[in-house]
Amino acid sequence: SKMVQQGCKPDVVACNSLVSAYCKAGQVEAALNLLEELKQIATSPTLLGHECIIIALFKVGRFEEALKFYNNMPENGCTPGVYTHTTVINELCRAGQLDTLFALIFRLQQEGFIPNASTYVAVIEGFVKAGEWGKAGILITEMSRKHSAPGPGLYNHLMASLGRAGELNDACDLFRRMEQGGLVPNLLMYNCSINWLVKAGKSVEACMILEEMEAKKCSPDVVTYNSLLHGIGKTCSLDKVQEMYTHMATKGCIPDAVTYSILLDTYGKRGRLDEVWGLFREMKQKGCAPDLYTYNTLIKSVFNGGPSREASRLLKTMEKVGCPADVITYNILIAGLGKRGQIKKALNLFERMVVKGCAPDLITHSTLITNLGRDGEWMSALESFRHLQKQDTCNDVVLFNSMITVLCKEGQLAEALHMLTAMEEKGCIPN
RNA sequence: GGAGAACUUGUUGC
Repeated sequence: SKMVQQGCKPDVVACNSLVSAYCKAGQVEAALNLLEELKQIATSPTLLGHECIIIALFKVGRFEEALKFYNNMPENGCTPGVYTHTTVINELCRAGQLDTLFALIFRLQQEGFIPNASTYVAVIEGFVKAGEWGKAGILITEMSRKHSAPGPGLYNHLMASLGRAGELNDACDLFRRMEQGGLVPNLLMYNCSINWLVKAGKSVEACMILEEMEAKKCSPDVVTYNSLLHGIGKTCSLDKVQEMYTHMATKGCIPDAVTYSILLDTYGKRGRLDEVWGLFREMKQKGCAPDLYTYNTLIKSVFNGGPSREASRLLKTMEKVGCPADVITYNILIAGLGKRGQIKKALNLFERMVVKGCAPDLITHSTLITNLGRDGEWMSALESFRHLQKQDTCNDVVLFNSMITVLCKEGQLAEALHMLTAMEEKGCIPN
């Protein structure tokens, strides 16, 4: 506004940047309005601006609008490019809307669209997700003919997405196929593989990969060990955690802040506060600086198992060392206070966080709703929920779930059922 | 010189 007032007309880049900023902040509505306004007072945002809006619409789950916007682009004087198509393909794939995805791919083929390597990756990912191995294989071949051979990047991307989807058998297939194709797995790929196994709760198998790495002379790094420690901590005894921690040291791998956060979390979740404080001391002794993750993890552990003054003390330390509390810190404390039944205190803290300029997020709001429910305040909970619903950002399963749980506990079944319908209408899929 | 997608490890809500 200042620019326009002073007669300095924003150019295309400025306009696109502004649209991008609103999109990144999750304010799609504002971004859409901006599109019109900019056309009047400055320059119409171009391709980049439009792409930002598509991504933002997808991110908040407004698929139909995103697609409509994408399809209407030519009429709005903005022809989609490779980047745009690839984005849409990626998003459709992520959303599991495979029918729409394949229809789009078919249409693009008809129109003679020329994909780039990233497009291939996205499309292959779609086929892989649909279990269409044959088509995926054909595309991999086609891609290697038209572009460079599928490098570790492509395989890694595909395996990561399979792993994320929990399709471990397919991911292993792909891994084998890659090795048969003569590609030697590198550290990054091993780390990725360990990571999907860990995410799937298979830490024993993950440890087998470590053995394979050691056998093949591919040295694990701190990321490898961190993933393993995380996995072992989730599924095995603390002895096994200790064993891996020692193993890592014997191999000369220096633990970093991530390592310590993982350890603090695992020991904290099991209520082993002595070990938690011991590890925290050790890390500082060894000259490893705690970061936000470390402090947050520590605060959570300490707050769950001990008096609240320890947590307040940590909060002050954080400020002192230049690592001030963030949303997650406040979320941890608000949830912790709620669990102790100190709902009023939690609300005060919420106010303090806002005053301090820390913007609450979805998790803050669902925590507050759950907290209000603990006090039987379902009306206030519903009120804040309705307030939130005016924004795009309310499209979150857990937020709906929290509200529904509160309503059900208070016997407000009609409202709860209404909520279920509302979320479906919003395109938020109940879990 | 400034804006855009997917791409390995840790913390928070039902």
